[in-house]
Amino acid sequence: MANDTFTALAHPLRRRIVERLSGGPATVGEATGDLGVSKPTVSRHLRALEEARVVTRVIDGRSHRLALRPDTLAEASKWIETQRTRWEGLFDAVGEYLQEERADRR
Amino acid sequence: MANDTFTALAHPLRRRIVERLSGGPATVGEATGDLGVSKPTVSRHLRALEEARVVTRVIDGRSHRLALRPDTLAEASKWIETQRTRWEGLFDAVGEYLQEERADRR
DNA sequence: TATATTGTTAGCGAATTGGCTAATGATACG
DNA sequence: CGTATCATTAGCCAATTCGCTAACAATATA
Repeated sequence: MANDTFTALAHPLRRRIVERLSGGPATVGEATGDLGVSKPTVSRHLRALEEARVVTRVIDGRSHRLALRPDTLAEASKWIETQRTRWEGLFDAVGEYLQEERADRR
Repeated sequence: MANDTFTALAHPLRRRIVERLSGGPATVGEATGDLGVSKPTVSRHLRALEEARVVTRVIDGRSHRLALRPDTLAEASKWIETQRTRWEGLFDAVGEYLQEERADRR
């Protein structure tokens, strides 16, 4: 479930936010800091990340503390690795002909 | 480079195509098969995947052979894992307080 | 050369996305 | 209570995305 993790990570700004949060939790204001966009915009992106379960929000008074959800990130990278290793597995099984194609891919 | 890998993977249909291709190369027609959309639509998605370097295309006469690019997939999953492990690393370093937050995230 | 096969391009509309500013909510603090 | 602070909501507009059908391009085959 929650497979629009990739949709959440598709936007460059949201990836920058994730990179920011990987260094520790932050408030909306802190996350907005150096991104060069307005706070409502960041708020919107954080909501998208939250709905995709890439981040969690803990509301403490008037400040919101945003944090990454490693479980969701793990799911996403696992999906990718599943596809990649399945593909790679083809070569282990077959050999010659496919190995050439592999070289083609530069 | 090629960081819109996530944009490429954001679309459900494109993920299905990737899953299909992880089982081996396929032509446009083969990829279209059971997806329930028109061939021009699949053609378009394949082009998107190609531009994002998620797949390569080898044209052989009138049929195009599409194949996954494991290198691009590896880059993407690596980015995710970098963020995730950086986040996880915070807990190894700190402890108590953050451990509680960790439990909150269910 | 005529026809079939494989795929792309063109062009259309509906829907979604992403940014902004202005206004609103809600909590903290003097 | 009044004001500042942290954040979301509302509403607008431009741009992009996604699907379709119809038409075209290119290669194979009879």
